[in-house]
Amino acid sequence: MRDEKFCASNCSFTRAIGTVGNKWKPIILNVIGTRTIRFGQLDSIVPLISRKVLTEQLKELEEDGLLERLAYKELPPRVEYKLSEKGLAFLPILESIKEWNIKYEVAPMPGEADKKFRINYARTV
Amino acid sequence: MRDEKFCASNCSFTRAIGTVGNKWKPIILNVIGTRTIRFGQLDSIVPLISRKVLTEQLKELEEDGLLERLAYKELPPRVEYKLSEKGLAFLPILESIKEWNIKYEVAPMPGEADKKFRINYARTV
DNA sequence: ATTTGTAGTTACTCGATGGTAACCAGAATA
DNA sequence: TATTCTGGTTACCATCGAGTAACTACAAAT
Repeated sequence: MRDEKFCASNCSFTRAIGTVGNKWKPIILNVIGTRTIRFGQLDSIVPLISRKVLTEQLKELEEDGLLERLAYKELPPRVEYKLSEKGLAFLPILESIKEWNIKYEVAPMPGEADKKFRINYARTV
Repeated sequence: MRDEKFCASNCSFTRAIGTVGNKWKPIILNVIGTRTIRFGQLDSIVPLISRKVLTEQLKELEEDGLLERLAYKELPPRVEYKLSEKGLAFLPILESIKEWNIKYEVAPMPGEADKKFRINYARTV
């Protein structure tokens, strides 16, 4: 899910998009936020994600230094995830995306195409 | 390339990621910036994108209200794109992603795995 | 002795994604 | 007359992404 061509670009912005510019990573980072969370919790909180994809995304986020993984040598296993300094520094960006969408999102009313009748569902969180 | 399930979510943030959370849209928005630009220019400036995908992305950005498309009835045709108010309001977010990456990106040196020898290529733009 | 629980991994499969090349209009140019 | 120019669209095909189900380890509980 990381874009290797983008990550190999000589443009810093393109590399950034290559690492976090997919649909799952912003969602996962936002769900984790400032807390420490276990794999199973993430699996049940993040909507519609499969274990396989979640595992992949978490591994990449760790490799890219946004996430810290702490595995306890217990049985049954326990693994905790939390954002690194780099990951925490990304949270304000997610916040500004939220604010941007709340301000500008316009949803069409069901069955009504005319723009005059469009309403703003932005506050629906 | 838009994620329809995300766009149908009742969470504003998830919907936002559903519309701009892919690899091409941030790149395209960043390339356009504050200027007016023609299709052919975008096709040659945006690295590695195909006409087909570029067309799709531009269409979605227009549908989502980030982009304005102005087609002149000439032959050969001329079409100009520029960001809408909503699109322009997204640019500061892209800027903060750039700054974030410049501050935190760490690239491994080729052939050297030891973290002690990693250097920061962040200023390479 | 069997089930439960966690955090994954693996193999298999199907649908979506994305690239390529060909094609379009119709005026201007050679 | 043939070619060029622009901004696409279409069909075709290979690749990729992602979902599902089964499987792992081992301790504790039933």
